[in-house]
Amino acid sequence: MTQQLRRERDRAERERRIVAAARELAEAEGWDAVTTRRLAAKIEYSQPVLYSHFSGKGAIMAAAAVEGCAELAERLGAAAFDPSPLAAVAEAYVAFADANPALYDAIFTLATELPFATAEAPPALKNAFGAIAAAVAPVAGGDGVGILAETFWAALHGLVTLDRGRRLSPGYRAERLAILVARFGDGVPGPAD
Amino acid sequence: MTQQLRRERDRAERERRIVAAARELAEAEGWDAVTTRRLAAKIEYSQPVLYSHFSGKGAIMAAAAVEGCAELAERLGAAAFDPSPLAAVAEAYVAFADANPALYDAIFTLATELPFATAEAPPALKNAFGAIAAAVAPVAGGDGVGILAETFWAALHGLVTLDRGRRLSPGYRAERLAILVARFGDGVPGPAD
DNA sequence: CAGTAATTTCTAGCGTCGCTAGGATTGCTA
DNA sequence: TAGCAATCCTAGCGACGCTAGAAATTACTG
Repeated sequence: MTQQLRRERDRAERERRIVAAARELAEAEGWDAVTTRRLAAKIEYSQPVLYSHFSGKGAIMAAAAVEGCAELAERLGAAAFDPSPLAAVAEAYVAFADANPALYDAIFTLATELPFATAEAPPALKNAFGAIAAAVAPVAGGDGVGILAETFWAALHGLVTLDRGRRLSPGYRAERLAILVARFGDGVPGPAD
Repeated sequence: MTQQLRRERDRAERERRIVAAARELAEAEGWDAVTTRRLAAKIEYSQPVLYSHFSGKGAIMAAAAVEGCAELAERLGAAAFDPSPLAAVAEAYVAFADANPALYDAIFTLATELPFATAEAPPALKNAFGAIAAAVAPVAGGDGVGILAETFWAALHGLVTLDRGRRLSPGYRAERLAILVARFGDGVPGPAD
């Protein structure tokens, strides 16, 4: 009985270690370096063990992405209570992407298996989106909050991805972010209090 | 003599066919389906021939991306003369991405070998960016046109990529685009003094 | 026209990838 | 302690990007 429990606990622990190893490796050398063989070596098991936990490499990346969603939601949720929520959320967003580039890619670029704007979307992801929605709500004007939040989020995502791909002129990240926040309504001194 | 010229012309033609085959295959089945073996079969030559034209698969994708830049620049340049250049450029941009999804990915997501915001950036790419800059110039206000253009471009890019990855609620593409254009154009009063 | 040199192209293969089948090993039950 | 499950590993499959060296083709010479 208790042995059965111990086995299940050990299995769960090993599953955690797989995802952690994938994240470490991805953050250190990029997702291309995350191979099933290297993952297996890192957790000190053989390759097929991975497939007793996940359906494949894609599922491991998706699991890492879900973890990332939760962490991103945490940061955004905290920022949403800032006096200037739009600017705070924007900064928290790019800071997260900057600190966890591989994880960010796993969430938004790779991990096509991950359901997003559907009923089966991970709760963590909905929380992250809710934080953005809360931040844009005060400046919604006549626009729907949900659609506006998606638009603002997409703009942030574009800045992050193009910047990382060296598609934008270096050294102007803060300026671009300030422009975006200003155009969407916050940051300009005015509606406060 | 002329034979030498003919050989060079044939070689150039074959190179064009390689890139065309890559684009066709990518647009039909995605870039993952573009393998060197399938490319070789499509142009009816053996695999190593590809490497006498390009340094590798990445270079072939980069060549396709440069072609795509030129076509994108053409569409954006035409839209920049519209009475409402901001909206016209935005629509032309998403229309291009919608009509050539694989090519769009080659330009902006893959093709990391492609130099962008540097001196060696392809002229076609600079033209495309110039069209965006021209479109945002009238609504620049106190912002620098170049930085503003990058920000607007990034926002468009974010909408395109998140939408394609099913990260956004379906059926609201036009609304999101309208919001973006409004916030960047009408939302801010005229040129600052 | 024949023979050789140079170029082009192909066959075959290397190492690695994600993934899986089937046998060996372990631990539990009786 | 014998039998049975669950667990795990060795070995291998097909496909990938890419490359070395042989074969075939072309071009140039005597």
